[in-house]
Amino acid sequence: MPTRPEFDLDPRAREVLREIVLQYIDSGEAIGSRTLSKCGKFQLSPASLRNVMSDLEELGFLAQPHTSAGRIPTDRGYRFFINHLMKSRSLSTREREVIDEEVGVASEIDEVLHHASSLLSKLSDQVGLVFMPTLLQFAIRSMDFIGVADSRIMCVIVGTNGVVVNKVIETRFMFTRDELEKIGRYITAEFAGLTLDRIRRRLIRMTEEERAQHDAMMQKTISLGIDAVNAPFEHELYVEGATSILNKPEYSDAASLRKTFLALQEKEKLVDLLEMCLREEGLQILVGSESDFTQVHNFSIVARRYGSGSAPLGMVGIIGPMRMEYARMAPLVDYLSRALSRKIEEEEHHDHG
Amino acid sequence: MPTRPEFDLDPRAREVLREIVLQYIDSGEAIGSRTLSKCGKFQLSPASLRNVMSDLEELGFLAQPHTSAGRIPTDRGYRFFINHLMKSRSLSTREREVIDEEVGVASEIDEVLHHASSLLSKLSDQVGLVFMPTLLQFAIRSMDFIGVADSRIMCVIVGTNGVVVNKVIETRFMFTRDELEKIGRYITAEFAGLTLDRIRRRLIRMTEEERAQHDAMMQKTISLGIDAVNAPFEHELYVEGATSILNKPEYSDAASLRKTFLALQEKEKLVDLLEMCLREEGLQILVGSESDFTQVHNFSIVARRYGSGSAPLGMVGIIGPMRMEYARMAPLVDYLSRALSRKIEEEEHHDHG
DNA sequence: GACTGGCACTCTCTCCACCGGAGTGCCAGT
DNA sequence: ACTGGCACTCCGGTGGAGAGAGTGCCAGTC
Repeated sequence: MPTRPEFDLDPRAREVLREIVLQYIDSGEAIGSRTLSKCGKFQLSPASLRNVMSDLEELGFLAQPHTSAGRIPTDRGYRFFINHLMKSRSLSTREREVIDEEVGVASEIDEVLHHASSLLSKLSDQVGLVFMPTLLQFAIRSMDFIGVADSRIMCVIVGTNGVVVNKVIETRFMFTRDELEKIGRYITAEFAGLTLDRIRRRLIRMTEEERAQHDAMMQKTISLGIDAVNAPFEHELYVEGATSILNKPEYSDAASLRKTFLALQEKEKLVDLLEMCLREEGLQILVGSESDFTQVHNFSIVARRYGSGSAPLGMVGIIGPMRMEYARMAPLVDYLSRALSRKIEEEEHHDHG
Repeated sequence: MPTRPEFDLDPRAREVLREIVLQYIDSGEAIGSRTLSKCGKFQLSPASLRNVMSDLEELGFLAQPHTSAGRIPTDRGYRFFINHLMKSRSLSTREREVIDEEVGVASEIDEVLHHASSLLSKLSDQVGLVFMPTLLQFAIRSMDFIGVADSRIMCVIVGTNGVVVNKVIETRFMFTRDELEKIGRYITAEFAGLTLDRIRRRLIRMTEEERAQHDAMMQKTISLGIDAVNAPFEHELYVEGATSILNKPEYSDAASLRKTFLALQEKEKLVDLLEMCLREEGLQILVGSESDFTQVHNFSIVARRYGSGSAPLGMVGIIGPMRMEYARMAPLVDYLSRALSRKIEEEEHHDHG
C-alpha cells in the first residue's frame, strides 16, 4: 500500500468519486449505485459501481450515513476532489460585471470592504466574510487629530493604500485646536510613508531623547502620537448573509440552525482562523476537519488574501456547509479578491504619482 | 352596548384576563379553564370560568387556536393588559447596575449606542434595537475637514451632545491642508451651536450674497460646507441579538424562523416604524396588529425615545414575539433610555460650562 | 479476471389508524 | 349565580405495515 494512495486511484475510481461529489453537491442526498449507473456516464452496472464505491469507502473518500443509504463524500473526499478533480467554472459575465461595478464605483475602499461581504454573500448564497486585521505594517499617508471633548481626541489615519481609519483616544493632556493641527502636520510630515509599527518605535525612541530637553510641545506631540499608534484599532470582521444558511438542507432543523447561528456569532474564533490563513498566499480552501472551527460545525471556508502583493490587508471569503459548489465559489472569491487588490494598488500608485 | 367596552369589564373578568395573559406569557401554551381554576386565584369552578372566558372571547380579548384548545390573548387582549392590568416589575439591582456601568463607563456616546442594542438584547433576551436617525436638528460643537485623497474630504462633526459623526465627501475643488484647517476653523467659529439645518440654510443664503464678490476662498468654504451638510448621514439602525429568537417556541419551526430572520433583515421597514415612533414621547408599546410590520410577523415592539428633552436623538427598544414579558421589558427599555438621555444631557451641560 | 444479475437483508420514511388527554359547550340541578 | 356532568372535538403521540432505496455477497458469464 503506497503512502499517498490518492495519487494512484485508477481513472475509473477518480471519475466515480468526481461524479458522486458533483451529484451530492447538487442534490444533498446520499448517492447510491443505481442512481450513479443511471446517470449515463458509466457503462457499468450498479453492482460494479458498488465495488468501486466500496473501495473508495475503504480509502476514506466516501462514507455511509447508515447501513443502507447511498454514499456521501468525506472531508478527505472533498479534499481530493478540490485538489485533483474539480474543474472551476468560470464566472458568468453578470457576476463579473456586478463585482467590477461594486468595486469600481465606490470611492472609499472602506466602503467597498463594507459592502464586499454582503455582495459575496448574495453572489455565492453563502455567508460572506471580510476580515481586516489590525495591521501594524500599515504605511500611512497622513495622520490628523480632532478634539472631540476636553481629553478625547479623534485620530484619523489615512493609509498609503487609501484606507481611512479613525479612533477616539483618551489623553492625559489637554489640547487646543491649534496644537492639534500643529501636531498633525508635524507627524504627517515626519512619518508619512512609514508603517505604524515603525512610527511607534521611533516615537518611543524620541521619548527618551526628549526627556532632557523639557520641550513641552514636543512632549505633548510624542505622547499623543504614541497614544494614537497604540490605540487598539480593532480587527474588523464582517459576517454577512447569515440568513443564507436558512435555505440549506443540512441546517434545516431548528437545532442545527441554532448551533450554526451561534457559531457564526463567535467572531473571535473566526478571526483566529482568518488570521492564520492570512499568512498563506493564493486561494485557500478549508474543508471540515481541516481546522477546529470548521470541523465542529461542518463548515468549509473559501478565502483569499487581498491587498497589495507586498502587504496583504486582509481576507475575503465565504463560509458555508461542506457541501458547497467549490467549483463556483473558488473563482468567485478569487475574482473579488483580485479586484480589491487591484483597486488598492491603483490607490497606492495614484499616491506616488 | 357601550362604545368602549373595555372600560366596563367587571373586576372578575379583568382578573381572569390578567391571569390568562400572565400564564400564557409564562408558558406559551393556551390556557384552559381547568388550569385556571387550579391556580388558586379564583374560587370558581372550571365551568364558571368557561363562561367568563367565553365572554372575553366574544369581546375580542381572547381567541382559541382550535376548537378544543385553551385560550390565548389576542392583540386586543394584550393591549388591554398593557393599558390597564399590567404591574411593571421593577428592575433588579443587577440589571440596574449593568446598565449604569455600561452607560457610565464608556467615554463616547457613539460607543454606548453601539453597545446598547446588544446590552438590551442580553438583558431582555429579545432582539435589541437602537436607531439613530439623520438629524438635521443636530446642533454642532465643531466641524473639521481632513483630506483623504485629492477630491475626497473626510468631514468630522461633533455635536453639542457629544455625538461624533464622520463622513467622506466628494468635492469639486482641490484643497490643501492649510485651506482645510482654515475652513474648519471658520465654520466652527461661525456656526457652533447651530443645527445642521440652520447651517445649511445660512450657507445657501451666503452663496447668493458672495457670488458677486469673487472671493475664491470664501466660495470654496461655502461649497465644502454645503457638501458636508448635505452629505447623507445615514440612518443608523443596530439590530442585535437576532439569535435570541432561536429559543422562542413561537419560532421553533424552520419556516417561521426563516421568515422572522428575513423580516429583521429588512431594515427600511424598521426604520420607517421607528421614525414614526420618534414623534411620540414616553415609552411606547406596539402590539401585533398595531402596525403593518408588527402585524405581519406577530412582533411586538417596546421602545422609547432618548436624547435631551428638547431634541430627541433616536430610539432604543426591543422587538420580539407578541408573547413577551411586557412587565419586565417596559421598565428595562425605560431605564436604559433614561440613562442614555441623562448621559447626553450631562455632555451638553459640560459643553456649556 | 472483470463484470453482471439476482437475492436476501437492512434501514429509513411515510402513511394511517388508534387512543388518551385536554378542553369546550350546553344543560340540568342546587 | 354557580356547579357537576356529559357528549363532543381536536391535537399529539405511538406503533405497525409497507414501500423504497441501497447494500453485500454469490454464482454465473464473457
